[in-house]
Order: sequence, then C-alpha cells, then structure tokens
Amino acid sequence: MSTYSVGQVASIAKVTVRTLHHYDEIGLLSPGGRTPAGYRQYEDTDLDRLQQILFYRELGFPLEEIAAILDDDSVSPTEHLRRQHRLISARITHLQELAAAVEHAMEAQKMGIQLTPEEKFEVFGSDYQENWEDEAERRWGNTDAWKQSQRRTGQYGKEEWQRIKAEMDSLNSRLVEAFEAGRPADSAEAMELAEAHRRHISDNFYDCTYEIHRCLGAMYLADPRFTATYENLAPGLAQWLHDAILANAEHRA
Amino acid sequence: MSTYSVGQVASIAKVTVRTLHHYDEIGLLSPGGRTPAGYRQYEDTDLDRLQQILFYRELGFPLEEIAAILDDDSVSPTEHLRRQHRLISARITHLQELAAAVEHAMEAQKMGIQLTPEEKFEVFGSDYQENWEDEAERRWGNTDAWKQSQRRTGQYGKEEWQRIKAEMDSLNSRLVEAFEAGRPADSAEAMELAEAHRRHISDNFYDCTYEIHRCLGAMYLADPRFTATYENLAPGLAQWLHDAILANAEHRA
DNA sequence: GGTTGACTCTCACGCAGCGTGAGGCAGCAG
DNA sequence: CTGCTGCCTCACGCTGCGTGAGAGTCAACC
Repeated sequence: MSTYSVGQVASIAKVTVRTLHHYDEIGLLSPGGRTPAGYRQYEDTDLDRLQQILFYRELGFPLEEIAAILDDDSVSPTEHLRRQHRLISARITHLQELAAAVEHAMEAQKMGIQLTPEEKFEVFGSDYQENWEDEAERRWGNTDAWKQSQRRTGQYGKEEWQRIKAEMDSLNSRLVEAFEAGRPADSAEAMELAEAHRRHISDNFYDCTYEIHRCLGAMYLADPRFTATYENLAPGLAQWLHDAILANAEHRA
Repeated sequence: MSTYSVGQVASIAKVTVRTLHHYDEIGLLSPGGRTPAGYRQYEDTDLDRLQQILFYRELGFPLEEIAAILDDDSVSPTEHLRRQHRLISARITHLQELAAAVEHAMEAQKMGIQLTPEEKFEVFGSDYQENWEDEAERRWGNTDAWKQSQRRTGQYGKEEWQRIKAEMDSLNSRLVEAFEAGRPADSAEAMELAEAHRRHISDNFYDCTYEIHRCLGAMYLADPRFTATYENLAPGLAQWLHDAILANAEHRA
C-alpha cells in the first residue's frame, strides 16, 4: 500500500495543501499516519474519503455536514454513490429550471413584456439540496406535491420558518376572530379565510388543490396532532375550520 | 412606479434583510432612494439588478466580480441573458460529467475494480475556463423543518403514545417486509395490511373511513411530515403504501 | 560533508459573505 | 400614549480557506 505526501495528494485531487491542512485540523480528513519528522502520510483510503468530501463540497454541503454524512456507518459506500447521483441530478434539474427562466426572460424582453416582481424571482426558491436522511426518490419522485414541498421546505432557513410561522399565526388569529364573532362556517368571510389558508400552504409547501385541502380539513378533525393545535386556540375551532374548508371547496368547485 | 421596503424585497426575492443590507454596504445594490426617516426604498430597476445578482451568485461568482460584470456598460441586457445561459449550460455539462463519474465509480465497485488515484479525481479538474469554486451556498433549514414536525407530535399523552407507537412499529415492520419481498401494492397481502393500518387508526385516533383513508394515502405522498416516516423505513414505501391503500379502498367499496 | 532548493511543519492573521443579536427610532392601531 | 412591528446602524462571530512567517526535512549535487 503506497502512501502520499500532502503535496502529492494536493496535486492529484487539485486542492491546495492548505485545504488538506484545514481538513486535518477540523478532523474531516486526517492522514493515516505521520513520518518520524511529522510529515503527513495519506493512504489510499484517505484518497477515497477525500473524493467523497469533494463531491459533497461541490454540491454545496458545509464541511461539518459532510463529516456527519461520511461518519455515518449505517450508510454503505454503494448508498453513498447512489445518493450523490441523486443530488447531482437534483442540482442539474434546478439549473435547467434556471436556464428555462433565462430563456423566459429573453422572450419577455424581446416582446417588451414586463414580468411581475414575483415572477422574476420564482426560480430562486427551488433548490437542489435535500435532506440526506431520507433515502427517497427515483420511482416516486415524480409525484409533484412531494417534489415541490421537499424542494421548498428543504431550502427554508430560520428566517423563512419564522416568516411562515408569523403568517400562520396571523392567519390563525383571524380565524379565531371570525369564529368567536359567531360567523357561520359557510359565510363569505369564513370561506375567504379558508382560501387564505389553502394559499398559505400552496405558497409555502406544495400545490394544495381543493381536493387535497378537503383532505386536510378532515385531518384537522380526525388527527389529534392537528386538532390540538386548533382546539387550543379556541374550543370548537377545529370543527369550524373543517366546515369552512369544505364550504370553500364546494363554493369554488 | 412603486417602491419596496427591505422586508418586501427580501420576501419577494427570498433573501434575508441582512443580505440586502450587506449588498448596500458594499455598494453592490443600493436602493434608489430613502424615506425621510432613512428607510431604504427599492425601485423596480433595483429588483431587476437584484435578480441578475442572484443569478450570478448562484453560479458561484464572488460579489465583487458580479459588481464588475453588472457595472460594465458595454454589455447589453440581452448580452447578459445570453451569457447567463451559456454559463448555466457549462455548469450543467460539468455536473453531468460528475454524474457520469459517479456512475463509473458504481460500476467499478460492482465489478470490484480499483480505480487509480488520478482516475478518481479526474472530473474535479477538467479545465473549464471560469473559476467555478462553488462558494458555500449555505442555506440549510431541514433540521428546523424536522424539529417542527417533531414538536407537533410531541403534544400527546406519553404513555398512550408509547403503546400506540409500539403497535405502529409492529405494523410498519410488516409493511416493510411485504414491500421488500416485492409484493405488488394490489396483492391480497398488501390490501390486508392497508386494512390493518386503517383499523389501527380507527381504534386509536378516529373513525377512519375508506374515504378518509384514501386522503391519508395522498397525504403520505404530499406532506413531507408524513412522507419522511415511511421513506425512512424503506425507500419507496410511501408510494407503495399509498397504492395499497387505494387498492384496498377500491376493493372494499 | 556542506549547500542548495523544493517540500514540509506549525502558528496566526486576513478576507468574503453573511448570521445574529443589541439598542434605538418610525409608524400605525387601539 | 402605549404597544407592536418593521426599520435603522453598529459590531462581533462563523465558515473555509488564502497567505505569509519562521523553522525543520529531504534528496541531490558539488
């Protein structure tokens, strides 16, 4: 088994020596051994690991995350490769969307059309990273709702979640208000709130059709995980919201 | 011509307020004006520029370079779009090479072939003109998403939840078994498991009609909070369970 | 053996691109 | 006039290295 010095590894992998030092420092990639003089000696297994590191780095993962991924013994090398392939594909898809958006912009410019502010930034929401914990995709990655929500939520940072939560809270307080004011669930106001609720989901998670929204309404009554949320706000609210969602779906369909 | 506050721009373009402040600080994107109180007021042209910035940023350009590119008056807007398209295409090509390399590695692994060190890193160097050092695009909200979903389920009575969970686990392992044995989703076995699933919900949570069960099946695909559960058990299980639930509902109705 | 030049080591500071408060004013609702 | 939300300006912190400084190491050539 041959060994390599930092410089050799650096030139093979096309990274700088400093980078290798850094990876050693933070424990991401420590060489198999050292010479008596203290020179780092990398082995073939270290090269393999470095390759993996560079793959994930190229895909935008922070080094800490990469360490966690690679040190997870429950994942076989083959699975790693599959995962990488999946991630790359996702990234490619995203870039293709970007390209399409650029083409779109070119056409709009030619025709002298003005895009709305929201339109202009649509593509930036979609992302290429996904939760490496769930080994999903391939066969069923074509279900749109899943793809969408996964793509979107995966990219949300703290501020996004705070924003979503803030929107949710404001929506909820409006729900409570209308409910406590005694508005019937099939009133115009209630239906509008239900519609806002649906849009909130569509905007932030996945395309929520009336069909799916109806299902959600049923869940709010049926599943205690959801019921608790609304019943804590106001007793009877879960039922009321459910009815409002139904009325709204009926009304718009 | 309408104007926008930092917060509005931030939510439209899906960047943080801090980012906009930063771009203002370094002179990359200064708002068209300020209110008497010092509030930043962005105009439509600022939004256009921001869009360009985000494009180039996504492609890994350092901000300083982006400023130089955008402030070069000798380049027409149309030229910019064309350039962006070229850059995106180049990046896609590179990623496709990466993907091919991964496939190559997978084959080598299957066959038990050892790649030479140089071979392993070939793709990382392949000279392509621009400096594609991917600046770390670190937006990583997944953990928060996960925490959120955890928090919701945490609202139960503990003991009861444990019993239910035990039952659920046993049911799940039977699902995994059947799924990994390759049973089709419309087989008798699959449908019976789906029926058991429905009964488990009926017994422990709520009256789960076939109608609601169908909804649940859809939710398992659409909502990541549910999907994660099943996909973690076995990749593809969410889809399979969804199909089995549908088949069962069809069958009994 | 001595010298040279390429290579390596360990600090240690610097820089980009923001994240994340702290502390304080602005503007509107009740 | 009080409270809430959004905005402001510092200013320090973090990641992922780049870039020397100062010193030891190694193989080669004289």
